[in-house]
Amino acid sequence: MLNEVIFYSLEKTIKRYRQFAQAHITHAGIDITIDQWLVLNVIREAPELGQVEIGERVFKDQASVARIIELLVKKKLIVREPSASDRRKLDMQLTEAGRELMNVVTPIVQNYRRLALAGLNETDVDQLKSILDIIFTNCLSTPHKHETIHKPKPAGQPDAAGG
Amino acid sequence: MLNEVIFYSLEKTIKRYRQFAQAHITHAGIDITIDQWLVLNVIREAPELGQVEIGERVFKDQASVARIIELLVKKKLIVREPSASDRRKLDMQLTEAGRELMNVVTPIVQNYRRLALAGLNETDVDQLKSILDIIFTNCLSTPHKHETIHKPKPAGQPDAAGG
DNA sequence: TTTGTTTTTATGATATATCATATAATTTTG
DNA sequence: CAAAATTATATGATATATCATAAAAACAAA
Repeated sequence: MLNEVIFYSLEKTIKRYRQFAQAHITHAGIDITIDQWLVLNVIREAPELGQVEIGERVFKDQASVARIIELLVKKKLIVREPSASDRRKLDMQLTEAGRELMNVVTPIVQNYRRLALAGLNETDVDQLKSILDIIFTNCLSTPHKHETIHKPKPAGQPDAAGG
Repeated sequence: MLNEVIFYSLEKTIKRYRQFAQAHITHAGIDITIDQWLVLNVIREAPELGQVEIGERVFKDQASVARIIELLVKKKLIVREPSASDRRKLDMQLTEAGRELMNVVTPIVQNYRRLALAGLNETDVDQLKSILDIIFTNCLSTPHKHETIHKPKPAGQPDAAGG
């Protein structure tokens, strides 16, 4: 029954894809995670962005971005220095190692993305995107009262089904 | 061009869907994560399964399942006792609280799944599933030599691009 | 039966996600 | 300008993911 649910297919596919992607990076002897690469890529393209804005581009929250940036600094792929214009910020910049790593990883990423889409034409991908966008939009709404079958317990005894 | 973005759409959609799902559970005043609920559901349907098999059903590895099970025990949603047939195993069983929680959460899950698919007909969902299955299958292969632009470092000094 | 392999669970280390909060700096208000 | 609100980053706590490995039990092979 669970297997029939489309959301299981979604989870299954995205998890497999992540493993596939990471395997290609690791197989090439490169010591970086996909997530780190994503953030590094944004920093390269738009070094002026703050952590919140970086997060918006890679669908991560600010806290996750902060920790990934820390790792990028530890790995000497970027350097940070206090921003002159806003002392809360730290200006970031790819090191030579960071730029070289981008040069190595980018074609690998293009390659495994191509492999993952083998057998699909542009129409397929277009349809996939359309359907995903609909689901995404549906999931923007917040839960309403009338959608709730069981109310939160009113601090009294739990109802018949309550747990 | 779209191809480069489609995986972003996938990530974006699945992350939004997870937040949407968790929001509905939390909004109903229920203190459980989606992942915990998924594992609890499998235990209810097939209490004889081991952690590896549970993981296969919810796309998690054994270590993740082990830790989620620990939390379910701490939350008194399941009980464990040594198995008579195989002393490496622990027989699991939902507590009364666990069964009650399933009764409360199941309709909520059905509801938010329905909401997430609003505006999509059966054909759309079938197409989505077909395309995801193709991507999943593509991602089953392991990286090959000839797909590798840069070889792993031969234990000497890092190459020009290394890092 | 003894030895070696496999299976099952537990756990350490690290990375990421989420929520909440702390701290410092900037901006807005009065 | 001083107080209040906002913004940017850091970090603590908890949950999950992944990889590796340990420990115990079961199983297979000799």
